[in-house]
Order: sequence, then C-alpha cells, then structure tokens
Amino acid sequence: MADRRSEPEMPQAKRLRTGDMDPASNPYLAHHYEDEGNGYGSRNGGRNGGSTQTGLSGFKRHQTTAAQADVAENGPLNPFNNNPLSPRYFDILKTRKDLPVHKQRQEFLNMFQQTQILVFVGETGSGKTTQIPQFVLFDDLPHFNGKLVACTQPRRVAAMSVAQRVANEMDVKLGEEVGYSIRFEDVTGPKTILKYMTDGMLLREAMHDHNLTRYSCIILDEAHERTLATDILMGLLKEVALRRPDLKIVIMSATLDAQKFQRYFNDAPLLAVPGRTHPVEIFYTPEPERDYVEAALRTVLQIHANEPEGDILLFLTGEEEIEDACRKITLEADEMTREADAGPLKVYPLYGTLPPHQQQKIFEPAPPPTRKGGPPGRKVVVGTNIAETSLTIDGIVYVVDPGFSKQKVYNPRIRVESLLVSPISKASAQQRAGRAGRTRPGKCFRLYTEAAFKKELIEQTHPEILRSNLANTVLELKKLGIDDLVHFDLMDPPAPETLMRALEELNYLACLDDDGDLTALGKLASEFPLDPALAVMLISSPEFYCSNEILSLTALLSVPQVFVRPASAKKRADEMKALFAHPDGDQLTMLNVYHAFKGADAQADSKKWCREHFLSLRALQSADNVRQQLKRIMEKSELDLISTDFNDKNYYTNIRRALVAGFFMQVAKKDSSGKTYKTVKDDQSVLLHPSTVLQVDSEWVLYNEFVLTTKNYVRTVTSIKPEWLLDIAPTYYDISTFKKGEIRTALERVNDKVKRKQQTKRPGR
DNA sequence: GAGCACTGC
Repeated sequence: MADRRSEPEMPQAKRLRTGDMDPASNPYLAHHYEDEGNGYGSRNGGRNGGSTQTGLSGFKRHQTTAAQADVAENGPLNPFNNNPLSPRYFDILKTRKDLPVHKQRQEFLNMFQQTQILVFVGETGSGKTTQIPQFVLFDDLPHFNGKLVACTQPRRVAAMSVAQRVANEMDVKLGEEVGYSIRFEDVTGPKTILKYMTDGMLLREAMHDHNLTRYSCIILDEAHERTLATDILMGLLKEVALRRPDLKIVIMSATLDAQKFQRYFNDAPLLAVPGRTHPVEIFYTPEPERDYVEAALRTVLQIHANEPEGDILLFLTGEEEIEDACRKITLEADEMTREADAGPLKVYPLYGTLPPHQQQKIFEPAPPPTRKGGPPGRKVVVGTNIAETSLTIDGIVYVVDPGFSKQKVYNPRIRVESLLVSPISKASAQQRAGRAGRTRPGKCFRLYTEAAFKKELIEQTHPEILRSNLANTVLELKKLGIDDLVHFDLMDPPAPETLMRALEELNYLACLDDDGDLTALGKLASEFPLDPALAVMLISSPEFYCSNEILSLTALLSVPQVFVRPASAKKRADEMKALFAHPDGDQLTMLNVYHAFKGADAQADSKKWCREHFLSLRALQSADNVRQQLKRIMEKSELDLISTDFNDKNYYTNIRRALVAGFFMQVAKKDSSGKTYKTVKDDQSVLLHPSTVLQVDSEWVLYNEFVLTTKNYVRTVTSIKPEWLLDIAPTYYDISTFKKGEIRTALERVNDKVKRKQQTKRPGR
C-alpha cells in the first residue's frame, strides 16, 4: 500500500470570486457549483461511476451500525473515495478507537437514527469535535443525496485546525471530502461532504437559504459558549426542523446546563460521554482577599517557592494589569533566585492584542535549572480569558484564579456597550481549573472563599445576546425571514427594552419601515458584514460622491485600532500620528493613513513603514481585506462606486456629509461651558477622548463610539455642520421631538438660518 | 490626558 502523501498538503485557499455575473449568487457561497448534480457520481466527475463498489456498499441511510462502520474504516480502500489507505491512516485509526467517544458509537447511532434533534455532551478530551461528525458521515451518507454535513465552531482557528485533523484522520486532502469555510477563505469543493465552518458563516448562508437546503445534518459544536451566532442559529434550526423533517441536528456542548439545551429543543434526547482529563485539586482562600492582584502575585511566588515542578497559569483581566503583574513577578522571582536558591522563573504575558509572534512565546519550554542539580525552572503565563477557551497551553499544572474577567455589558437606556471587570461564573471557574489538568494531575488556587464560589458566582456567564446592542442581530433575524421577533423562540430572550432600542435604531436608519418590515435599504444593509450604521453610510456614499473613500473608511472602522502607541514611546507615536492629522477629525486622519499606506513608499516595505510610523500592519492589511470584500458586495448589489477627484474643493466635505448619513444618531454638541459636550437627544455629558486629533473648537461632532471608562468619552470624532443633520436626517432631527434646551435652541437657529438662505436664493417662495 | 476582555460576518 503506497503512502500517497508523505507531506501534509496545505490547501490552496479559494478566494471568493469577483465580478460574479449572477446577481442571485451569494458571495459567501463561493463553492456553490452550478454543475452540482444530485448524485455523487456527477459531483466527483464520475470518477467512481454510479456502480463502483465502495466500502459503503450495502449501507442504508440511517440504518447503519457501528460494526458496519468499523469494517468500512478498516479498509483496504477509503470508503469515501475508493483510494488506497495510507499507513498513517491506520496509525491514527488506532488512537481514534481509544477515544472515550468511540465506546459509545452504537449508542450514538441508535439515538441519531431515532430522533431529529440530539443533544450531545462531552468534556474536553472526549474526541467529540473530531469523531462525532465522522460517525454522522457513515450513517447520514450525505453524498448519496448530494448534500453536506456541517459542523460549526465559534472560532476560525478551530474550524481550520479541526478540519485539517479530520482530513488526516479520513486520509483525504483538505478541501476535498473534508473542508472548511471561514470569512475570506473557503477551502471546500464539489466533493466536500463534511464542512467545518464558523457559526457566523452558517448564519450568513442561512440569510440566503432559509431552510439550509444544502445540508442533511447540522452539528452545532461548543453550543455552551452561547455566542450570538450560535443562539440565533439554535432559534432558526428549531424552526427549520419543522419545515424540514429530513434534516438532522446535533447540539454539542460541555456538560454544564445540558438539560437547558434538552428542554429548549422540545426534550431532545441526551447522550453524555466522559472526558479524559486529570484530576485537579481545588484550594480556596479562607478569607476574602482585598486586593486580588496582590493576592495573585503572592500565590504565584508561593507556588514557585514550595510546589514541585510544573508551569503556572494566572488569570487577570486586561493588558495593563497583566504587563504590570509580569514586571512585579519577574522582579520578585529574580530576588528569590539570588537570595533563596529558587529555580529560575520565566514570565509571559498573554492577551488578544499582543502580536502573534509574542503570543507564540507562551509555548516555549520552562527555563532549565541555573546550575546542574539545582531547583528546576518554571514558566508563568499571565493571561486574560483568551487562555480559558481560545488558547491551550500544555504543561500547566498550577492555575491561579482571582475570579474576575472583563465582560461586555450593554445598557439599553443610554445605548452604550462597555467593558466592566466582573466576577466570573461557576462554569468559567471550572473551565479555568480544568486548564491545570491537561497533561497530569494539577492544582487550582481560587482567590475567593468556597462560600463565595457557592453563593455569589452565577452558574453561567450571561449569553452574549443579553449583553449586546441588538441592532445588527435584529437586522439579521429580519433577513432570515423571521417577521415576528417577539415570538421568535430564543433560548434566552433579551430584555424587551433592548429589542425596542434596536427596532427604533433600525427605523431611524430607514432599514425597517414603521411596521417593522425590512425596507429595500434594510435588505441591502443586511448583505454587508457590518453594523447597520456603517452599512447605511456605505450604501449612501454614492449620493455623496465618495464611495471609494467611504469604502476605505468603513473597512478601517471595522478592524482593530490602526494606531500603535507603546508605553515606551508615547511621544514619538503621537508625533507620527500628527503627520497624518486632518484638522476636521479622526475619521479623515484614518483615511489619510490608509492612502499613505497604499502609496508607493509604504508598499515598498510596508513592515518597515508601519514600524516607523507607529501603525499596525496587521490592522491595515486586515482593513485591505475587508475593503475588498465590501467592494465585491457593492458591485454585486449594483451600487455605483463614485468619487470625485482628490483636488475637488468638496472632497473632504463630501466624506463628512456621508458620515452623517450613517452616524446622525451619534452626534454631540459643545456645551455653553465650552469644555464638555452633550449628546443629542440623550443629553449625556461627554468629553472628547484625549486621543483625538480634533481641536476643541468644533461646535458639533460626530462620534464613532462612546466609551465608558474613568469618564464618559466619545472616541474617533469628526467635526460636522448642524445644517447637514437637518438636511440628511430630517426625521431624526425633527425639532419638535427635541426637548427644550441648548440643543433644541441651536437647531432652531440653524433651521431659521437655512430658511432665510433659501428665501433669499429663491425670492417669492 | 488615555486602559480594547474575547469572538464573528
């Protein structure tokens, strides 16, 4: 038997097609081949023919057994493509059969065959993400009907890496029988029968195919994480299940709260599989700690001094806290090494905004002893929640958990999302502790009392849908064909006030009419992977003769901050930023940055150029990527790309007016005091964020976001003229709806001025 | 005079 592939082959990522001629085609379904037949034979070019015997001959859909699958898996030919199986395949097969989930294959099949919706719970190490979809393939046989099995993941990296792993397990090339689909990258083809994808990607597909007709089975993995996309998909699948009795649905989750999923899906049957992890001993503090950071540092140093070999993971809440803690631990540990003969201690920070090469450092091995036979070295990783789910570090034996994390909260009353340091949930605490038992038995030190754990921590972190502004979600639901939002069955329905705010916002943006139905503009806006205000601004941009500029700006506003400001070089970074500054504000400054970045000088060596100018290359490249995607959607939607010459006297005014078309609800006016600003309608006192390039002589500003930290700030601001508000958003700026006060008076004055001008221009009217 | 936890389209 020849090993056809000694080298793992990396997929040639298929980029989304540009300039697609078919207006009905969905840019997210790049692999929706027109020649896709109903039978497998036509899909793989007839290579197998219709009559060729495969390892699956004799398999009857939804009537197979684990024993049958076992025989087919033993070869000699690959049951899905009739190719000879490689030695590597058989090596992996052995380890697969040892996974806990394998013992329950028949039990799984019995349930899968008997019911439409199944809840499957498995702890880490059970093998559920890689094995269950394969179990499904052997029984659901999607290729017999020209369908696919989808398995969703909350994160891109997971979708990519699991797909690669399963392709190896099935001895197929990634992108053929097994593939993945994430934003910007679709590695699937006409032969694909198992597709790993992000939950957001499946949601996008559902917006164009409300019944998800391409799939014969949908597996939602990591459902317990309760991302916005997962929650919406669950609600949708519940409805689709009624319309499509042939569709199978598997909800996979961690053990906690399994009954909630069962109840939600009309008492769906449950299958539980044990995980394979090592025991973790939990320690609590006898008394509550006053200062959790100080207690955390003390605990880390005590572990280093007293506990046997093994690495430490400490959970803190944010960048600054982490960098500060790293400095302090390093100082103290060096002293311990010098004076108390402790082993060397290497400390690594870990948080999301850290560049990838620095994130990778956490995988470096612990330092060796300073001298032969001396006490062993140790590694400490000080990280945010990113270490709780997204990144797994093997070799961690000790976890220090102060019990806090930064969480997004939404206040519908003032329409502001903000980040708040809050106590974690029991589920989170359990997940954190589990990080100590990946390779051998470990210990977890909780810096709170056992009583606090039992009585004060909530069971689960509130799902994202209860903590977000839902404008975007409501638009998505409408596009999914859900007309009656109030009766749409979500697992945790959001507060009516939050829903009302979202409907109101979409109505002002003219995405929904007064009956709450999607308008033409709303339909267009839902095509874009953007917040509604950004989408509306982009769609309106041709009217303001600046589509190309707004396209760039929209992309820039939907990626992480492009300006880099390291603590060690604040002054220099500010000087560099000043080079790009536009007197009318930050949005125009960002546009200047983008134009410079696309210029010849910068493109010659973009890495060097970005470093010199204190800009994030990653963010700019990502903006470039987003821009391309948005441009394709604009072209497909037949939106004109109109711009004036750069030297046109209205070039920047046009852009500022286009900004108003999307962000007229995010405007503030300077107070009579001249120091602070007041937001229109809400009457919130705000300050311009100190990072702004705008000089404080601007009477009216439009802002991109409201940040609640030590003070109320509006960040990323542009100066605008009040007459534009009356002109571009007359419904929202209907003066009679404003309460008496400075803002109303100011608007009235502007209105009078405009009227007078019109009269002098057109006498007699 | 500043603090962006983490994802996703």
